[in-house]
Amino acid sequence: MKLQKSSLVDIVMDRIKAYISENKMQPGDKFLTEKELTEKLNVSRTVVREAIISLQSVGILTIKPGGGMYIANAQVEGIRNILTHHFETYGLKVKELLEIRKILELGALRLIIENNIDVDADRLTKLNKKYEAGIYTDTDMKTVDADFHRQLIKEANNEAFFNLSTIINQYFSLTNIDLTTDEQGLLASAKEHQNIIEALINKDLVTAQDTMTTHFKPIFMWINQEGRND
Amino acid sequence: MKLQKSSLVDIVMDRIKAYISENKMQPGDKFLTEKELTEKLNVSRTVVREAIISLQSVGILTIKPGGGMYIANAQVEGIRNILTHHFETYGLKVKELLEIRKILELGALRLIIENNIDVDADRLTKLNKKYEAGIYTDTDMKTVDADFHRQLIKEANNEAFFNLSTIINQYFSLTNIDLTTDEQGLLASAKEHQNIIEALINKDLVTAQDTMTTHFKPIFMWINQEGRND
DNA sequence: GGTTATAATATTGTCAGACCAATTTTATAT
DNA sequence: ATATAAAATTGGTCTGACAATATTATAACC
Repeated sequence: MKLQKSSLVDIVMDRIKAYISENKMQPGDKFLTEKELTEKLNVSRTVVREAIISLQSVGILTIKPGGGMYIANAQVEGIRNILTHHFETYGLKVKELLEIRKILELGALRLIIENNIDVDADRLTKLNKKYEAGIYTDTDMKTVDADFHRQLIKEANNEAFFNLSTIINQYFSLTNIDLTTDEQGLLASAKEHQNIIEALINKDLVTAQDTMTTHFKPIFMWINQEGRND
Repeated sequence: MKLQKSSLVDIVMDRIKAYISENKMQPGDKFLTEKELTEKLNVSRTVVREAIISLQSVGILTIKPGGGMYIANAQVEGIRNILTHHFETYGLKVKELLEIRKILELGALRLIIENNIDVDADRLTKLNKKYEAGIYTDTDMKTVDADFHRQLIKEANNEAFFNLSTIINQYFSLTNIDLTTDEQGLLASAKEHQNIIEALINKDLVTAQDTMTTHFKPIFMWINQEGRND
């Protein structure tokens, strides 16, 4: 365990974070000004600025030029930026990510059923109808499909889980997976969507997960077939 | 969608990230110096410094005072810091996190079996033996248990998944869940560990997942019983 | 020649002051 | 009371300086 002497900037960052915690500041709240921070912390404006800009880049503060600083409300954004860079630099194994997505979606189904949650079947069905209709019109199928799955995960009623899935999906959207399936494949997907809804209504975990597994199968085949590893 | 005018610092951050990507720099590689960056990008040292310190805080660069800058190797650290702050400020629903952990571990089991992976049973058994031995000695059971589960997830052979789980577990370790179970409960856990190993060897997904579900049951009960929601 | 101690250099850390740009607040006029 | 203009506040960028630390070059020694 290496504990190198912390720089002033690090100390100031910690103190600012502590201040936010201690005062229970909420997203959107107005924060102190640079001047107030320099006086309160007894450091130069340079140090304060390097600290607050770092805090902005990790999604803790929002800086409005001329208008002060505020507690940021999008905690997800900072993480997304990190993942995005990591993806662009080191590449990303699409298969690994796809496996994670599958795990999360299967997990959502399990949560819903094990916690005996009554899903909003109407809403899910409506989203799937949109998906169906999109097959015959000029629609971005990727988006309507994502909407359905997003709602599915939301039904699990676990905010942290939902946020995690959101990040993964955004990360996933960076990869250029081309899912231009034929009409038949898309219709099959729509049917699978509907079957999943019904399985959830019937609290039938096995059927729900099996159907979801089937739903994922084509894209896994696509990946394996062309030997895409990154 | 608000796209505010990017500050110079943001631009410089992007250009630095792009430089890292384009040159395919790897963790540990020596990066440019502040001086080189100011000359190459034609901005003041102030801007460069605010940019690189931000990049350090998100875990992309490592700055060694007096010794230059390097490509960071701990991609997880930046995310962990964000989550830690989020936890300290907004609290965290233990139950939600626990559900995520369960989902991930069940997912690991599925990955191992569906991908027909032969787990390193010896290694897992050895870790579990350590767990067993720890019951009767002065050992931090939390750590030895974590070691076992960590290895389990590693066996799934999905690096992105492993990293994700690591983050969740570190986040999880922030909560003070006290699992001081009695000797009988710990012995049962050890037995469950062993049963999971055997189920993996036999490629029996249902048994593996059922056992894991049982393994999680006590802690879920502990949470529900005392009505802990945060 | 190789090793070690020392000095010189390079690099990051912090500070101070200045000026610009954007925003907010205050004063003024209608 | 409202609209406009002026002033003050606040963040954005630049320059120059010096300190602290790490690296490199040099000198001395065996």
